[in-house]
Amino acid sequence: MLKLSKRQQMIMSFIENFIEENDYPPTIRDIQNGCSISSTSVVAYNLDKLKEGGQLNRHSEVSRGLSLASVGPNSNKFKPPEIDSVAVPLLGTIAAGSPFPMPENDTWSDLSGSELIDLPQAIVGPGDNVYALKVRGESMIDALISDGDLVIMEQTSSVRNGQMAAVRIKSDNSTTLKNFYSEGPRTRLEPANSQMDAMTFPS
Amino acid sequence: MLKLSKRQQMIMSFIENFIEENDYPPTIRDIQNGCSISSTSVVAYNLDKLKEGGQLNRHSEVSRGLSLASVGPNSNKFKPPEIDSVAVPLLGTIAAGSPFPMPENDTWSDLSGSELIDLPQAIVGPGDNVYALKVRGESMIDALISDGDLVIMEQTSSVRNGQMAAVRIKSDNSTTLKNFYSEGPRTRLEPANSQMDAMTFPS
DNA sequence: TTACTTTTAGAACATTAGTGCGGATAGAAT
DNA sequence: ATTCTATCCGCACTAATGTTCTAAAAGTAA
Repeated sequence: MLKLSKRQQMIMSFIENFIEENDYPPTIRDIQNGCSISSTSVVAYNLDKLKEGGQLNRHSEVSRGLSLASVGPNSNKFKPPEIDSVAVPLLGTIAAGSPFPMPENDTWSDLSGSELIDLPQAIVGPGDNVYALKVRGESMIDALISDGDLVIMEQTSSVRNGQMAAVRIKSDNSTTLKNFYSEGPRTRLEPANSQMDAMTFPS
Repeated sequence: MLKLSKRQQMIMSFIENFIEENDYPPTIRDIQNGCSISSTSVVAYNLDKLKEGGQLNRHSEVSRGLSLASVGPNSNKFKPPEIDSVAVPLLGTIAAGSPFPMPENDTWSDLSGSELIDLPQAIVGPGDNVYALKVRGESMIDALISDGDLVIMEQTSSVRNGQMAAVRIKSDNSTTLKNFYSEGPRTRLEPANSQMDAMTFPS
């Protein structure tokens, strides 16, 4: 089963090419001519061998009843790539523009009862506390985040300087997506939009 | 050609299913039985019609010489998606970390003699003066730009506030990728990396 | 070599499977 | 109704195509 004779290899690749060109399998005589074999019986003989070896499917008494056994790692059949998808909760919208009151809970810790969206593992990353928000507003347009975009966020306990973060301003109960800078005594929120000003708050 | 009779539709879907199951096309008599048609000649008749209409490829005198005409918008055959690719010059590397002397020309206006890379139109966008740079350093790690990444840049005459830009500092002949803020009399370059400080310059 | 298995040849044979033709039906247009 | 065109039926015909049998050639192992 493991070793194919020269002739059997030739037959296999001939069948493959034939199907590629015609969209239907060859007859025994097609193979005979294509591989310069002197007798149809020789073709039939090798076809049976290939069938025993599992390389080929064959249906008796059926003209052109051949098909490549497209199984195993040698398959050249198209397979859609497998994507590891991860379900991520879509917790609502976030205002990236002017502060916008969020009709959400006090925090986003309640991850239940929300819509789930499937995202590729490669996008979500290894994080655990990951969730998605739909952006409203153009505040971050210069960071290539536009109205309607979906941002994938990871809940962390600390925000590093310059990192983009969802920041909640308690005074007016709004949440925005800004670049976060802690400058000694103050905290600055910098929108990536030339038409908007930064905001500073006392720490 | 536009309208298929009920029978022709049935024949089409039968052929499709048959090939799906057997990996080879049906005979006229297979179709006859599968579609409860009383005569082979009726099948042949409709097959010819379908061929004229372009739905089907048929090879005379060839048993099972059928194949679905996988052309046009109705094709269910896999086609690799066509991507409009645009050639973009890769002009070298850019230091996104500590200022790093660039062995480049005084400006990047010389777009000739550089390596070209193909990028999807969707990524490059409609811009004209577009080029690519390979990032060195981790300065923008918090903006998801890491060492070795390729940044696609568009040459513009103006930089908006908060926008990411390649900034050239003449005093030490280095170029870096930073967030650009013009604050009245000063210009501040903000790295998106919590371990680095901002730089300010007089305008 | 001898004996045994695998592969090849050639050719007749048996089905499978496409084609063609006279005629029946069914609508549609006149 | 009449005529015309598009379909459908059955059946016979024949080319296309798989199968089988006998025998020879080519390897293989003792």
